Formats: sequence, C-alpha cells, structure tokens
Amino acid sequence: MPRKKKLATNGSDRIDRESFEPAYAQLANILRHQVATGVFQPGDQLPSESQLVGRYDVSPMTVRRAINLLSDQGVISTAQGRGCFVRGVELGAATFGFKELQDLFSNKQQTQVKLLEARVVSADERTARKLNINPGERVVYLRRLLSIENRPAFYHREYLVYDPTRPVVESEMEVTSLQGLFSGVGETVLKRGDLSIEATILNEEEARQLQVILPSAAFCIEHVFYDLRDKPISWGWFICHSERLRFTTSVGVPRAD
Amino acid sequence: MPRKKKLATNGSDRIDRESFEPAYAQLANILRHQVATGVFQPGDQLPSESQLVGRYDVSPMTVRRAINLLSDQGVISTAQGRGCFVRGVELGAATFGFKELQDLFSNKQQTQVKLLEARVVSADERTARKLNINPGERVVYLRRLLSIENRPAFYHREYLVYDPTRPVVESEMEVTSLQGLFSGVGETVLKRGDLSIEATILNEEEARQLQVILPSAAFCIEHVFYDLRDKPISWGWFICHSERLRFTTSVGVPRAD
DNA sequence: AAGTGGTCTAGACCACTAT
DNA sequence: TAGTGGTCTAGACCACTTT
Repeated sequence: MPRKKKLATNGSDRIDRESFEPAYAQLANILRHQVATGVFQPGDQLPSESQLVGRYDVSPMTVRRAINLLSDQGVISTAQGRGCFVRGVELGAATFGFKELQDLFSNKQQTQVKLLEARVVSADERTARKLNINPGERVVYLRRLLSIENRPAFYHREYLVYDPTRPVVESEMEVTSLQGLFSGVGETVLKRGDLSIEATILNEEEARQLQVILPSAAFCIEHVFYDLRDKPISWGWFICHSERLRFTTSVGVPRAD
Repeated sequence: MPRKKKLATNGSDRIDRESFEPAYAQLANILRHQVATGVFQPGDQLPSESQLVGRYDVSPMTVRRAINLLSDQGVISTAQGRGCFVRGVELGAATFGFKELQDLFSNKQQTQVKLLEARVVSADERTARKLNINPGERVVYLRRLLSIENRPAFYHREYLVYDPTRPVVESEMEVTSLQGLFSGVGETVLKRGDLSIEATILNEEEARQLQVILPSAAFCIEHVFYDLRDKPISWGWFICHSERLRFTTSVGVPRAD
C-alpha cells in the first residue's frame, strides 16, 4: 500500500491522511475551493472552528492553522467573538514583489555589471539629508550599468558614506555584490533597506545608457540601506525601462491550485 | 496586582506571562531584536527549536509559531534537518502593498467618481482577447475620472462584457463600486483579479483629464476581473500621475518595534 | 450565558540532514 | 545515529461578542 498519494482534487470534502500535503493545507484548500466556487460568498460567515474540528475530524490547532493561512492570504477575515467571514476582491489588499525583477537576474542568464564611474565627492544638501550626514562630507559616487544578455537593463547611481574604517565600501563596489542584493547570496553588513518605486521619464543620459529612444517611460527604484546601527550607508536608484519590467499580482481568491 | 503589563522592551530575554503580547510574538520579537543588533548575523544559525523551548520555557508549538512568523517576514529561512538561518538583505524578497493607493481613498477625504462616458461598443481584437470573447461581441466601454479633494487623481478606462442576464454591469457602473474595490466594502460577484503595473508617459488626453502638463510620467495599473466561474468580465486600466503615487516598502530586518 | 476566535500546553511521530 | 525542523493531537484557559 502506497504511503503517499497524489494531491487530492480540491473539490474533496475530506482530509486525506496519507497525502503528502499537510492536513492544515488540505483544509485550507478545501475552504478556499468552497469560497472560489461560491459555496461561501463574500460576507458569508464560515463554520465555526469547533464545527470544522468535528466536520473534518482534525484537532483545533490544525483548524486554527488553516484559518490563519487563509487570513494571511486575504481570503477571509476573522473577528474575535464573532466569526470568520469571506472577503471579496479588495484592491487595497493587493501586494506585488520583485519576482519579475529577480527572474531577470537568476534565470541563468548572463548578467554583467559594468562600473562606469567611482569617485569621492562632497555630499550636496539632498544627499546629506538622505544619508543623515552633514553637507560637504565626503561620499563615494558610483555609476553602474547592469546588462542582461548583452542588453542594458538597469542604470544604477549610488552614494555611499565614506568611512575608511568600514570595509563595506570595497565590498559594495564589487560587481558581484549588486547581484547578491537581489538573490540574497553574498556577505553584507546591511541590516535593512527602504525602497520606493516611481514612474519617470528617461533623460538623455539615461536613455543613452539604456540604449532606448526618447521619449520613454521607466521605473525608478530608489533605495536607502542601513547598517546594524540603523545608520544609512547607501542611497541610490535604479532606472529600468518600462518595456523591460512589469509588476504583476492577483487579488481575491487565488485560482484553484 | 495588575493582570496586564506594558509591552516589554525588546532587549528583554524573558517571556512575560502577564503581558498582553502573546508569548509567540514576544519570542519572535526577542529573536528579531537579536538579529537586528547583530547578536545573530546574516548566515548564522539560530538555536534549535528544542533549545529555545528550554531557554525561554515555552512549549514547542509556541517556538514553532515564532519561527514561522520570522520566516514569513523574511527575517530567517528554515531548512528541514539543518536548522534556521538568518537572512540578509535581499532585494528579491521585497513586497509592495497598495496601502498608499488605499490611503488616497479611505483617508476620510473627498473622493468623487465622475462617469465621463458609457456606451456599448464592439470588441476589437485586443479587447476580445483580454475578455476571452469573440471580436465584434458587444462590450460596455466606460471612462471615469476619480478625484480626491477636487483634484483629479485617476483616469480609468474599462471594458465590461455585456450580459443582460447578469446584474453586475449596473452595479459596476455605480460610482460607489469603484471605491468599494479599493476599500473592500460593497457587494460584488467578483472572485479574483489580475493586476499589472507599468510606467508610461501621459498622452494628451490623459494629461488633460488629470490636469497635468506634458511631458509627464505615470503609473498604468491594468486589471482583469473574473467572476465565480473564472470568466473575465472586466478589463481596464487606471492612469495615475507619478507625483500622486509612490510605492514604498522595506527589506531585511524590520526596525525595532 | 453561550458561542466565538486567540492562545497555549506537553507531549508525539515523521522526514530530512549530517556524521 | 543523533539532531533538526514539520506536523499533529486533545485538550485547556482566556477575551470578546451576542443573545
């Protein structure tokens, strides 16, 4: 007798103890399927946890975990003392990530990082504010061009606080460190980063670097990275042509697994 | 004797049983604080779960939950049979929300939705493909302008499949339904939506509607919504001037709570 | 008072990894 | 084989909401 079976169809109404799929995940999928097929509609109240315990013959902790999962995924909302309720489509609940951006790098594709410029300059007022230093203090200014399959993809400009006692400047300047930032490999003393995304129009220099014609729209991904003491050590921004990058996501009940 | 105390400082090394903060959350915060202050650095292995059980005198399930929390937040990664490891800053792990977009609407601010046009047209090739219908079939074309505090914020164009037997067309056309999409209130038969975000340059008409001067960059948020049978019923896109919208997030170890 | 979700216990068994 | 994370049980108590 096989110890493991295939994934149960989502229409199933029982927990398969032999499945490789954990009971809490099965229960979550059963409930999600019922929401997806309209058995429970937006606003409806789900069966109580104790009812689910009896109905599917699992322990309360398992039900709880399935509930937490669906709540995290935005399928339902919970209210203590009242119950669990099906949520409808809410644009405000949407989230999107850098998956597309990550794919550009990790896809076994040739990624080249070309250092265009690296020099020590005095921080202007804006740079000083971003890096929490005094205007006029010395910073390292870097310009890089990231190419994928010999086509320019990102134009990156960055200001680093200049601190000879800290080796991060050298490691930051390594071409590989940038790629590591995306994939998570490599050593850094970075603790945290703040990111923001804007839409922008390429200027002449940016268009030249990215080899696109004007006028052209692009994403500008600005970043500030902090060290372990929450001190900013890097401020910069990536420019990526809009045709090279698109963010996608879904809202509402996930499509059947 | 007070039954509830204040939030413990994150530097604490013990679980406060009297705190209103759940034990699993306290443990997660303790570990997060240790990561944030460099006690554990990126790549380091955390104490095993059984060690944590002994050290903080909680049950295995509580430790597990704290571990899951940190793992979900991207602070650590887990590997069965090997251990838990501290993750560094990974750009690829960043996620953005629509919170900024939601705030624009729900902030008790005056939001007006003005229907500029509504008429039945024949679907062109592209529209038909997006809505999974045949070219030439009738669709409803809508143009809307969303204003916040009397300033235009979003220019929205949308194609709806025309189905007299389904009341969603009428409810979709209600000015309130758009706002409900963001905040989650209101009734819909929508089950799911796919979104994608591009950067674009405003054309003349868009700039006129949004009352900005050319040339100007903007976000284009395209959407397709599906009903309970996974049939597309709406395809459209929001145009939002870049100065009106910016997506932000953080990566790495969250700043101390 | 009854029902709900939220948390927690003190174990157990399993699968996986390293030695 | 020993140690690790992953899952699960069968209860318990608490806080909250509704009747």
